[in-house]
Amino acid sequence: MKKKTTTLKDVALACGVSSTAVSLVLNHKPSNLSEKTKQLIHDQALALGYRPDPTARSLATKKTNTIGVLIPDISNAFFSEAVRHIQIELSKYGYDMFLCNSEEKYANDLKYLELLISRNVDGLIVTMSAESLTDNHQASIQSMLRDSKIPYVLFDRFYEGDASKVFVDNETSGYELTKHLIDNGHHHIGVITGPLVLNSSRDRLKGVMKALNEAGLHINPEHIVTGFYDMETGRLGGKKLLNQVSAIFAFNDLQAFGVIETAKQKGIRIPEDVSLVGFDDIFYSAILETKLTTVRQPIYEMSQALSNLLMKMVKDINHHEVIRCPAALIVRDSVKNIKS
Amino acid sequence: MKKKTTTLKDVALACGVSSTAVSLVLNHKPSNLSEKTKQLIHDQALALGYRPDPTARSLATKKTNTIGVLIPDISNAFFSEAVRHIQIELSKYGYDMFLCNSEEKYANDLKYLELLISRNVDGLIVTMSAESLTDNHQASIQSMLRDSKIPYVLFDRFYEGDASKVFVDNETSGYELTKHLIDNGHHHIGVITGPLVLNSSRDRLKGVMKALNEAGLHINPEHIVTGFYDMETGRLGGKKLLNQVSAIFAFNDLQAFGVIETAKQKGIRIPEDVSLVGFDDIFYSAILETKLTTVRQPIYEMSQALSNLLMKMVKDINHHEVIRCPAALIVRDSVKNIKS
DNA sequence: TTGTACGCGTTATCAC
DNA sequence: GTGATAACGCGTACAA
Repeated sequence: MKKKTTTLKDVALACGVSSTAVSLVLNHKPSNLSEKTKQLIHDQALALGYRPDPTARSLATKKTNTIGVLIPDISNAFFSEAVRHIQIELSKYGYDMFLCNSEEKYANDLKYLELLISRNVDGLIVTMSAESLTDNHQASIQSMLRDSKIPYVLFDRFYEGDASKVFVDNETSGYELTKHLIDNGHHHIGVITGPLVLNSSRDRLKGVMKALNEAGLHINPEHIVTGFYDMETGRLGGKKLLNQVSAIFAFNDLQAFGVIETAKQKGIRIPEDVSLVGFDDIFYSAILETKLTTVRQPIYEMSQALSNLLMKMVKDINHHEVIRCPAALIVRDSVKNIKS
Repeated sequence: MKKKTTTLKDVALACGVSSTAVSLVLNHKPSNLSEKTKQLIHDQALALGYRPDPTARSLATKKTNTIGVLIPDISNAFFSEAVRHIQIELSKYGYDMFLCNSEEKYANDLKYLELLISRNVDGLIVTMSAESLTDNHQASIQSMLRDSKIPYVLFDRFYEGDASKVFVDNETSGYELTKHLIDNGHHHIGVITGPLVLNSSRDRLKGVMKALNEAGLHINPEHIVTGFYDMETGRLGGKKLLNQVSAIFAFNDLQAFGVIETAKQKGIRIPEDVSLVGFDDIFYSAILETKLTTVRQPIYEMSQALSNLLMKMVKDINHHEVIRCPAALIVRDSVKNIKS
């Protein structure tokens, strides 16, 4: 009833060679052993069911074959989908994933980052909580990451600086969505944003402004309502904006849902009375009564880029890259052409 | 520019004591050192920023402080929510989580289980893919788990046998939901199930039958449509069942959405023309046009039970437990009382 | 009571 | 070219 773990020495003994030889052969390192011996070693290793102990290997190599992933909320569909792809990609490289949730809390970012670093992960994929992107918190996270000497790439949200990052082209998408509204004759546009500490919200807003400027249009500052990326903010935005504008640009689909709910309560129809666009293209947006026009983030491509980039950085600590991914405009039924 | 890792010896040296002493003190093991020395050690450890190397510790203790979590699909809201809570709970015990997705594939179950086991995780939380619960695959997974000698607990889905498991009381919930329908005057009920290899579907069906029997009712076998836990199955079920029955019990909310879509296409109103209940209470069910009556799985409680149980098993390999969690009936607007 | 020495399983260094 | 041997950093039995 003993734990019968076959060790390197066992294989060496069975083959009548040194354990060094076994190690070299099994790791496919250049060695000057006869083909015959090599084969013998492989055979014996297989026969004995030898499995290198990853712990011992880590101790010797200083590599854990593990990537730490820190995100704000795994129950958010965007992140769960991303995590899914990241895990699949990483496993192709032989890496496992430690997953942590910050619950959008700065304190948790700190705690889990600390944990992952002390675990000696080989790399880090980080989406900070909104809290951590605040001026007074940013620096500590940033220095923690830098001081760890562990390669890391920022995902989706980031601070200014030269860190590697992967994110969607929020500005262009914001521009395109707004232009789509304008092209459909909408001159009075309301906007519901997320937290402006997030680059995603800031950049989307930049895109909105750019499109407006190009068309010689202006936005009433009161028609920009700022909040969080949730339904409640959408409800609030709806209350302020409905009956004031001909089209609403919600910075994510969840907010758009809130607008829809409020509109229904007020007896305002979409898109007959007011047009609406969202951002993210989450599952439910496509099965809504009036399907939502929105933007789809290329989650799979981003996850792949993320993993590839990190793997490069693991190999070459000096590698550095900033990847901006284009998103796709998904035109559905929530915008009405009011031209003429 | 060297890697400056403070080691146990460094602390010992700084304190002028043996590394044994430091090890004992820092691990809060009983030792007969003077309080003063203990304090000194703690102070020096802090001052030097000493962090025990988890890898070296693992090699010595044969414990990795890591739990492997294998689930079929992290992008499924039920599982992502569960994973979120599991991670939080485990971190309270000082454990990290390796997360793997089988994508509902037997081959991946095998691959990732192998991986997690070879990683020497201290425990395993497993939700098998539907494929793996098939008669010809079940045994290999089961023996793999058993042979690993690693404590594991099955979550949500399971095979017959005496493994530890945590799952929702599907039969009772199926019974309650059906009784709710019957109490509202529905005698012609249609059912849309998931794969019958899953205990969840089998048990829900049992509950349905029990409620029907008690009421002296019968179900037309043609009114039981079997498929997967997805929208498409709901659409199919809708096509077969609508206009045939007065109420439909979809075995999950996603299927219910499919029914709703089909009903809308056919101009059939819910609940005026047909009543509908689902299962799971996913986020969207509460923001639907007509909010769905369904059952809420106690995800948080289950995740907590899961983690607690596994921790017990890690401490005592002989510990064994089967936990069936009661779910809550969520009555909303999708069932019409047609009595009288 | 304190400290020494060895084991954990692997990789890597260096004499031969 | 090959094979002892020393790390890697921590825990622990055992000797002093």
